[in-house]
Amino acid sequence: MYTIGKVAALADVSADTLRYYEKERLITPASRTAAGYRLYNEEAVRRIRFIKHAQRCGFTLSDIQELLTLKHTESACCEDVRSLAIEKKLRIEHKLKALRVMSCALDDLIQSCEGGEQATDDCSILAALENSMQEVS
Amino acid sequence: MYTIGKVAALADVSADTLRYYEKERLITPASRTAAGYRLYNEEAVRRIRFIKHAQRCGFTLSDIQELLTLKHTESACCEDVRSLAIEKKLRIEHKLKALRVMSCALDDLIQSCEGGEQATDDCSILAALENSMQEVS
DNA sequence: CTTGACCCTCGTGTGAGCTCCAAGGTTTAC
DNA sequence: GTAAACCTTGGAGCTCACACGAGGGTCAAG
Repeated sequence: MYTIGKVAALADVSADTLRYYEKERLITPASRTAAGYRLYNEEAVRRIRFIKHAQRCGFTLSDIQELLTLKHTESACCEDVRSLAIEKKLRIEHKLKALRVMSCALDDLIQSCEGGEQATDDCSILAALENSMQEVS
Repeated sequence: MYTIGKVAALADVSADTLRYYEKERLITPASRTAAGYRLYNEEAVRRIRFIKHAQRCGFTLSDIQELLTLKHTESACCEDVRSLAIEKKLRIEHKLKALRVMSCALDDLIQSCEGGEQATDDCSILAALENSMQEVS
């Protein structure tokens, strides 16, 4: 059994983060000492890693709570998990699309401008942003 | 001269948003009526459109404040504006990269799972998230 | 003269995921 | 025995770009 500092070091998160996860019902210490210190077991370490991996895949903490709930629900099936993953994938694709649009718009702005020491009155970037960006689209 | 509601409708933003922009020093009414009503001119409409276009390019409001400052600074040059755009572009590329990593990780998870009504104990997605995702990387 | 559509300021709430602080109690090492 | 290093709870703060509500003043039409 580990105290919060130990398990935090093992899983490479902060103790504050673990208390926060507990408040968000993502993780619970296996028990407490007489003095009220949280005590975690190996299962907790796996759970924290699960959370971290899921975060890297773009799942939010509330998504992850759903995933953990599914994991411990008898009636849940693989497809439930899969569809969460697919939904998440769609959202990420959506964000990607939005960012690509921004990236292209910026490219156009940057290319329209030669830089240099011209006064900003003549800056094609500022002009493009001010006018309806017609010539940039 | 327009009251806040009129100019908000013209530029397709809310009156609340305009008051917020004013607090953030992005825009100022040209004058006020005796009763304290804000009055805006045509310049304000252009300025709001500038802000909206810049947002669509990924600039934050504080970035935009910088842009607007440059625009009205004699000593500023085109290159100053251009470098802000380039910096923003780099940040967006960075975000894009992170999202692409997530997207691929999700693809791997989704493909590893056949879906169906298997119990979640055997779900390859949950397993991959729990173990160090070795077989997924 | 009243009704409804405006407008004002000020302050709070939202989501996400923490981080940090205060003011204490506990354990451990020397 | 005492100092350092841990732990506890509770709450505030942070970013970003607003939205919303309370409680009031103003203006135009009928």
